[in-house]
Amino acid sequence: MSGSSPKPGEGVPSKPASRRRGAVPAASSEPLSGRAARAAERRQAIIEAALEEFIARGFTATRLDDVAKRAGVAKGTIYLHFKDKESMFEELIRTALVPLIGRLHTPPPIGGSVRDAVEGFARTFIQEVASTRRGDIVRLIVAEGPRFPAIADFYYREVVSRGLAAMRALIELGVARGEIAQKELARFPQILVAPALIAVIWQSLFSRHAPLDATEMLRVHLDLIFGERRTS
Amino acid sequence: MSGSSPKPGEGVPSKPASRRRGAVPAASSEPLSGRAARAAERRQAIIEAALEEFIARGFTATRLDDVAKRAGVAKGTIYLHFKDKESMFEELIRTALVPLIGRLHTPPPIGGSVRDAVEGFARTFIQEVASTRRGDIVRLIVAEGPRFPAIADFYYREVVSRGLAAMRALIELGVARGEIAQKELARFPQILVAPALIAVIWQSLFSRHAPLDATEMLRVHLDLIFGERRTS
DNA sequence: TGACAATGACTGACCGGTCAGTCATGTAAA
DNA sequence: TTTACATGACTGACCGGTCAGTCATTGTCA
Repeated sequence: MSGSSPKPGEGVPSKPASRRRGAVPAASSEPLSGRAARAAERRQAIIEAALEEFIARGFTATRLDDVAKRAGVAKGTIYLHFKDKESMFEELIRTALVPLIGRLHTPPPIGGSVRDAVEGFARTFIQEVASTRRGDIVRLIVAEGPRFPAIADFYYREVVSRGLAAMRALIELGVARGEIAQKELARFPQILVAPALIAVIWQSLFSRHAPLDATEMLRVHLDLIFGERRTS
Repeated sequence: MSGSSPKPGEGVPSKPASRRRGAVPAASSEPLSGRAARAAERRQAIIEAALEEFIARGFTATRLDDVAKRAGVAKGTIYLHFKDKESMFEELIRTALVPLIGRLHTPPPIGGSVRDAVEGFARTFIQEVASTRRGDIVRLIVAEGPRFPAIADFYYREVVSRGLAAMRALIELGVARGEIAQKELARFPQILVAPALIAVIWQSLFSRHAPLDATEMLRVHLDLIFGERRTS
């Protein structure tokens, strides 16, 4: 091969180990003294660095030396926070998914039209997932899932099944209210979600060949399900 | 982690180096003598073994020792057929995609209704991709694509762009004939294909949690696009 | 046809680089 | 000082890639 995979120590090393040991606690927010606090800071740095590396290289190809360097930490420090590479990976994914899971609990969808509710979901999704690093996590799960059944299980339980259940409820409501014509859609909420997933995958694989306007695509898709919108 | 990834030397070792050197050419078809023919046979064995391993483990985690063992061949033999691991991977994917690409050329879709044409596509897809090892290849591309731009490019050029173009043409025809109400669909043929892709991914990640009837899902999706079918 | 030589597919022990994980040593907070 | 945290040199297993040697097959000549 010639111009393939990104090189090891690239990307922003985040903090090249700035603010060395003996720094003053400083004014208020940033440095933060107290052992526990500092430790938590480091742990966070490690998590972010590791996620970055895992996304860029996948599990096996990621070197903990690189993670350490990017986090501005010695390799040994990683092992103060995680048992080993594998459990670090699993814990990482779990952590990264928590906010997503939070979202799935929040709005018991009533009030306006079902379409508005779904549109809200879609907008949130694009903002929070498709255009964030979180989208890459989804791709990472697709990539490593088969080798990490524990991850796949967790993802299914916490995200997929909940998400689909929510969508199914929404669809049934839409059918009941006459907003959705196709009754059978409730049997396959996946159809409702599919384009969103595609958008994420497209983003990381083909966006440089042919950029995809996810927002527009999702709008067209909703028009397909709910019928054309009256007002443009 | 505990019960994860499959073990190295599993699966059928194909031929544990059976039919040793001095065997007779046998009756007619199977063994096949002649140096070139034997070599081709081995190459094929290597390709199949490698594909299997790559699918199960991903690029980096795959050991060429295992590929060799599975193919019933010495490791050195691999290097008689491929320059190195990377080019082997690329060549493999390309090879595996050829039949798929062939499909995309074949039927310039006319004759019956557009829906029938699309349904044909869907059926073919389920038979040839979703339920075959070929589906795993798609997942493999999603997984390794970012690290192998050459693969992603190839896949986009040879499969994605052609496939989408074909779908777009079909959609436009459908719109012109009044089979498809939603005119904007032609702008995003991805929507038409999305559930199929989801089915493939679902298959390899979640099928053991919740099996998915891909055929039914695709039917519902087509009903959504073309309107409910008259006769059941 | 039989004997011998040339060929090159195939082998697998080996080498060298890489990287997950360890631990003796250093440092600063308590 | 004591204690808990942090470091990074180090170890050893692992794996991609090599290559000298083997031997069935093919070609050649008598």
